[in-house]
Amino acid sequence: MDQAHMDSLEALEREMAIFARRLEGARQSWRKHREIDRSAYLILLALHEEGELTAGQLATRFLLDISTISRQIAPLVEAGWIAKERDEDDKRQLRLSITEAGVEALMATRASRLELYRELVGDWTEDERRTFLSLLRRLNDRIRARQQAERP
Amino acid sequence: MDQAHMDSLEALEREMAIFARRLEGARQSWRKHREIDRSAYLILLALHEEGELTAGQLATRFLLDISTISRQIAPLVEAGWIAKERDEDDKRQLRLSITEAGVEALMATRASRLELYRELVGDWTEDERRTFLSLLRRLNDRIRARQQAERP
DNA sequence: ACACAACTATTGTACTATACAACTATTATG
DNA sequence: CATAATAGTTGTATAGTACAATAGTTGTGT
Repeated sequence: MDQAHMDSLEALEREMAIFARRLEGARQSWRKHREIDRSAYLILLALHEEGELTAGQLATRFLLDISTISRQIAPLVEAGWIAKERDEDDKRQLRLSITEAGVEALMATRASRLELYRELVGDWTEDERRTFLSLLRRLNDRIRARQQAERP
Repeated sequence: MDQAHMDSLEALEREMAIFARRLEGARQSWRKHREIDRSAYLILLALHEEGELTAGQLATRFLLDISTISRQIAPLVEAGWIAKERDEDDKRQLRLSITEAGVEALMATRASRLELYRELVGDWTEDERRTFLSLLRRLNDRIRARQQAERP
């Protein structure tokens, strides 16, 4: 089980398990620094880029149960970062949109996250970052497709 | 905010947020398939490779609170996958070691995880996998160093 | 040698993220 | 129009984590 003799699949499998653990650590420290959490960040980002979305559309986009989205939305509405109105044409649906304050919160968190990534990969070459990014995207897409297939 | 014009840092920052979300999804689906969870996997792996370790050593290794390790260990002892003895020289400490059954459970999970990674990156070129692995390792080490600095 | 400090692990409590199930309100369909 | 489907909310459960309080053990200074 010597690292030098592991094939790339085995090594990757292990490194990913470690990475997953690191990400949970990051979440904890994130919370301590009172930044908005990842789910809020992704929701605000989606609303900022796409405009109005319903809770169901967010759930589909993130492959989350709508009940989870419903709970993630609540504090964002409370904080005044997203506006929540019923759709007039179909009164079951919500029309969620980001507010001015929401955009500000998003930008602040974005800046802080960028700062973090500057610390983590700022000294990589541009080529290394691009390579890693493109492979990570492929992996993300694969995992997404797999999870989508699992929960139809 | 057009993807083609984002610099690599911004794009990476976002892709990582998405990736973190995917990993949580993976954890859920993992649980459904009744595999052992990541923490158990990493603990068994560590004991398998290092031999006897104490709870504190595991906590240090994973940058987790010892109370968390204590709780993660309990079901593994219960399942008969790890043996737990008090150290005779220092009776405060535990001597944790993997059992035969533990090795079997570890190998089964390892095989199943390898299968998953084969699905995810099996069609990448060997070079792509190695490149991704080596960059991921660098990132992991960086994040680890950062987390270590935060909680001394 | 003994009191007190330091250390290792466990247990109590709390919080986040998540899913599933039960429910409400609304819309679509046979 | 009655029933089925859909969107969202709320109740309940579970995992993973941290921090605080505690118990038992070991180390240290006078």
